[in-house]
Amino acid sequence: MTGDGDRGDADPGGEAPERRASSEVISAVMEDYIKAIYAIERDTGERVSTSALADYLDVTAPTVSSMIKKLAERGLVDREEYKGVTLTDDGELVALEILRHHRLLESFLTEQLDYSWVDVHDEADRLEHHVSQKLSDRIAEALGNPPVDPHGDPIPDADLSLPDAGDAVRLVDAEEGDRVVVQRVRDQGDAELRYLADAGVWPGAELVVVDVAPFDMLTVETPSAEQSLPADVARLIEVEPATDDEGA
Amino acid sequence: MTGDGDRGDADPGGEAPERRASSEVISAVMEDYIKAIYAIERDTGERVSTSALADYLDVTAPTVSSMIKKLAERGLVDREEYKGVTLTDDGELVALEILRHHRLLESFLTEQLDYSWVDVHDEADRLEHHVSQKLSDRIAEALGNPPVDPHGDPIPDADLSLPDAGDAVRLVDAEEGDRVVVQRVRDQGDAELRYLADAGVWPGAELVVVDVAPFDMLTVETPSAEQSLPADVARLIEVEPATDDEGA
DNA sequence: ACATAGATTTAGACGAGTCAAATAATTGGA
DNA sequence: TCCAATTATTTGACTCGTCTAAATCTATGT
Ligand SMILES: [Mn+2]
Ligand SMILES: [Mn+2]
Ligand SMILES: [Mn+2]
Ligand SMILES: [Mn+2]
Repeated sequence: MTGDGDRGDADPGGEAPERRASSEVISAVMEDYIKAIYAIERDTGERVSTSALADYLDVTAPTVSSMIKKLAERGLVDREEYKGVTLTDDGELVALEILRHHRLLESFLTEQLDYSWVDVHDEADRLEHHVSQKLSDRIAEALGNPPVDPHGDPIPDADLSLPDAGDAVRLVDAEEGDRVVVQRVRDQGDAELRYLADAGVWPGAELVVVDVAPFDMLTVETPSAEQSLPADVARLIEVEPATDDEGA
Repeated sequence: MTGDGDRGDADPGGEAPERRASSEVISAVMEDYIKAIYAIERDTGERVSTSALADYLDVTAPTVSSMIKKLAERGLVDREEYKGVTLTDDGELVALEILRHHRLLESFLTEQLDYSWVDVHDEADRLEHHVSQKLSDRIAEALGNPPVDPHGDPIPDADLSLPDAGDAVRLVDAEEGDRVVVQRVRDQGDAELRYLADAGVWPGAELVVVDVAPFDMLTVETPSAEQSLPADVARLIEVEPATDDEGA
């Protein structure tokens, strides 16, 4: 006999750990839409269009159209026909909760389970919807309540307030000769992250900007080598001036 | 800017980490049915009836009827009309894989995140479907490849073979005066587990059987007190003779 | 001012997973 | 042996998340 005794839990559309402002049931799919809206809104500063969401989530426009209608009914987004959506305060809370789960999971995977910071995203992206508040909090505790995840993204605290990032500068805007420390590597394709990891560019790394802007390229010197980065990539890397006490 | 950049991942019925014998897509719901079939089959030694599954999963008989048809088509169960199902070898592999995830998660939660063994089940029951092979293996490694989970249930190894349990005896079959160590507490309701935890009965605990069978009750002495347990509960506890070297 | 390109929504369909009601098979008593 | 009670299956319907094709709205440029 070896039955585990998984007492009744067929859960197609329903049993996730929910404890938010408005206690409606929010599916994993809805959570992903909300996260996407949050990200695009932060990124562009504008209302999020149907097509932007469709692109981001790799889904067709009609699918988005019907989903945002549902989100609007649930009070999670403000929707204006033909004008896209914005998150409501409730919606933003949902986004922050998922983001907290996501980033804590990423931190946990790198710090306790020896994952590389380039590999954590997909795993966290699945688990974020199924982790309870309690588990998130335990992870945070075990990690000493880290303020940022392995990419340098800020982690909302237990009450979902987001510590505001220091005054970071985009690497692409740095000047020749600047000595900087990487604060944050904004999310991008797997290949790009892997390239950066190989190049020695990751949160915490110290760089010297060697050469700027020939043909949309920027060259930096890492402790081990000199690297050229496309401006598109350098735009997604945030740095601060090296303060000269983060030696080895 | 604080977008996480969760690149496109709306995943309603689809993107779980799958790498099994027959590479069909197996949903979380299907996984739960398979786990249930495995548990009931182990438990009763007989073909699993539609109604047994319906009871176990808290779902109606027609729902089970259609689902087992699908599982049969996928080659995961042998179905005989009106006679219930058995797992095929493929189905058993799926069950063992999920069981591995489940039990490793339970172990991890208790050992690294300070969960009580009575609280781990629900969390593991959700996460088991969303954990990758890689993550399971990392957890196993971090834990030193434990042979059993916090309830004493054996954990299938990476190749999904199940270490066979020692020759355990049900506590209900012990005799007066026996000094035993609890090996395993079979799954049961939350309330029962909590009761046992309060009573000082958990895997590893040493008990002396004080009194047996008056009115379906059995009385044991724990290090701290004397406890009476209903036979129904004692039937689900497995023990081995104390070998006299598991002192403090 | 208005035609048209482009974005958005509507309409209709589908697979998954579920249910209630109706029907059919099995089984164990009489 | 045969019938009633139990169990299982079929049928038809519903929700969720998705799609394609068609209709409709918005915005742009002349
Ligand atoms: Mn996700
Ligand atoms: Mn991140
Ligand atoms: Mn489960
Ligand atoms: Mn267990």
